[in-house]
Amino acid sequence: MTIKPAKTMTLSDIARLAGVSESTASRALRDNPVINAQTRQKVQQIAADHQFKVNATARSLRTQKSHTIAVIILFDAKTQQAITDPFLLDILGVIADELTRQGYDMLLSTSKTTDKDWRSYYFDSKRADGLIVIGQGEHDERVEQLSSAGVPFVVWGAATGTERFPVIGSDNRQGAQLAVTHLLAQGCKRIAFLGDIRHTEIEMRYLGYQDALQAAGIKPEAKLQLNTDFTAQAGYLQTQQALFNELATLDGIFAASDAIAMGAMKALLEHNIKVPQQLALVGFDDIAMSAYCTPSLTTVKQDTHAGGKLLVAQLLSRINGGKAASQLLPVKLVERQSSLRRN
Amino acid sequence: MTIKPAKTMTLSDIARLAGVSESTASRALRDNPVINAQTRQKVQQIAADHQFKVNATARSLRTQKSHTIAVIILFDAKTQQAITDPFLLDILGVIADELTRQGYDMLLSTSKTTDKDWRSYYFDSKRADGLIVIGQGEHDERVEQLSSAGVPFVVWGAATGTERFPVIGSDNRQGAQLAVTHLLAQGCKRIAFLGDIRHTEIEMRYLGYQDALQAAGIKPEAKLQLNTDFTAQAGYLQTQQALFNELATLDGIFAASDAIAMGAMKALLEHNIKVPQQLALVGFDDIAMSAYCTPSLTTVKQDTHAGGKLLVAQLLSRINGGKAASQLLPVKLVERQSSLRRN
DNA sequence: AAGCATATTGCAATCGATTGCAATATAGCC
DNA sequence: GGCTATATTGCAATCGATTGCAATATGCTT
Repeated sequence: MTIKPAKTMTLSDIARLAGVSESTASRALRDNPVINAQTRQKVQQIAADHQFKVNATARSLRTQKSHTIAVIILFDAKTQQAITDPFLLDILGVIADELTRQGYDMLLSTSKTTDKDWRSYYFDSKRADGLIVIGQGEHDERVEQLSSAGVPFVVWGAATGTERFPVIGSDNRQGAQLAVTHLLAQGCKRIAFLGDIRHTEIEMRYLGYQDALQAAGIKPEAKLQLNTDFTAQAGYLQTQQALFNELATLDGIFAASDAIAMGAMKALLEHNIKVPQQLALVGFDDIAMSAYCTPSLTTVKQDTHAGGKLLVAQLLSRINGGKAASQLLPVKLVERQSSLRRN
Repeated sequence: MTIKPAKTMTLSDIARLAGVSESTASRALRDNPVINAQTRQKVQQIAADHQFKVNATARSLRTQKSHTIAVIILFDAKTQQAITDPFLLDILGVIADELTRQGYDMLLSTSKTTDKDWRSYYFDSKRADGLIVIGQGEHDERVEQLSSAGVPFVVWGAATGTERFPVIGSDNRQGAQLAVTHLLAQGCKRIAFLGDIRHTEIEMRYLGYQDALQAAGIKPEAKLQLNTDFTAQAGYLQTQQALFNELATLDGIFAASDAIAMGAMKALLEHNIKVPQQLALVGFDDIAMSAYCTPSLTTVKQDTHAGGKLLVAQLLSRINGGKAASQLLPVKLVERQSSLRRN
């Protein structure tokens, strides 16, 4: 009875080589103390010598656990924000690495093409033990269904404290307040808000914008809030538009993302508006490029590292019988050239 | 005999509801013509009514196919290029969507944390049917091992025509030639190359740089090739350095990526060097931000859409018994402000 | 040596879908 | 009706790892 050379080794082969049963080999590989230490060591050594890996599908079928987490990037169908925003690549990398460290595989898909029924596709068919949704879009029905189904999932988005499912995200309101307070401190009197408030995250940022203005005794003007998609192009076009309207007295812009801010900056520079002397600009995200555009962009930094780790921790806690709670992450204003006027 | 309400439905439940055996239900669900059309329709309707999904782990175990493709982002351990480069997010999205359309799930991991033995981890343990590696790094041993193992995989990188495994990537040499020829046409006489030629992709770009110079009767100077990591920061620092050295007579820069180019641009502008009048600049990638920095960046556009689809098509061909071949994708020069001098 | 408590191991069943092959049903022809 | 060819269906085995529980081994005490 030789090992079949062209076939992948199974636990059965390892057991035979070790002179034990498959059940003992299985327990030994998993370091189960029920098995004698010597036997454990022997089986583990043989497995290592043969670079043996347990058949993951067989294990999953038996244990009813896939040890896989699905990550879905939630598309705003109208724009391509989710897929082009460098911020997302950061957080995705952290999640992938953290899941690997915790012994999980990560499935990735976008809401653009994935099956409509996430519960059925991922949970009922045992593809994943849990779900991480990146983004909230405009109150997506699919996320609501997950909540109703009671399956384990967490969302990266705007934690408002009112959701019926765990949302983890930066303190958008606080970040916006910091940004606008900073612009006011630089002497700005009339500040526009570029961002689509139909998204909860952006809505929170707008609240923070209003908070800062009101704290300074300034009444927020509705006409200064300009719905802007999440692209540099949208920022560029919207700023062009604003410069042609009665908004010509603007001296500050708070953009809801760095991409929007960069587009806005381009439009300003094309009109020979000196940034920040004539018009100061702040973005949100602190993407890698923000430090390297000219002028460098003042922005609100989100801690993607902490965010990614927390998403994973909360989800695994939930999967392992614990709780998963919404949580707000602190933000930080990063001051750069685009807003720093001479004092 | 009622359906257990708290348990996920199995094929067995569907079969009972349809009044057929599990084997017939299975074949009917898969639309096997061996089963009578009426029976097929009946089973499929019942399954749809119950939003039934086959247990993927059971199916995988029986069929020996996971219908899952693993994508590994290959890190250059020294830099964070792979994970921060917006170009990669583009291609990742295309791969994810295309795999979903072909009925496959996509696993994502980074070479930073994933198991060292990809054959064993992904193939032997039946986690994936195939592998897509994004990036080649510096002749990674893990990729060589995959090749020796004869498992199905494809690589996004620099197709040189000499590899023993399928590599798909843009025509780097041609792209660089286009870029440098353009700079020469703008009147540049002395052009630096910013990029790390220890990476095959960048090496090919350097060859194209040399091709263009030689075609113009200019002898390439080794000192004008400056190894630069894939970050805007590295581009910035390296350009600062170059400006302090005997390279002060530079009038052109070809950067091996847009990120590097943007960092270089920042350094130039900080030294009040007018771009492109005094020094013209071209990057590579055409990331979303390239059109929106100031001045907008001339760059070589890689077709990430075609690339992603081709990676998937070639890999699935291989998995289904066909062949997977290396292929070069065409590139295109996108002329913008950073290199266009007045004529 | 016998009895008891504990350690160690192995048998057999299970997970849920799929598929080879035999059994049965159906249709058509003589 | 009998025979043949084809269509349809179901039984039983399989995939490979895990685990409950019974069987066996070991160690200690009397």
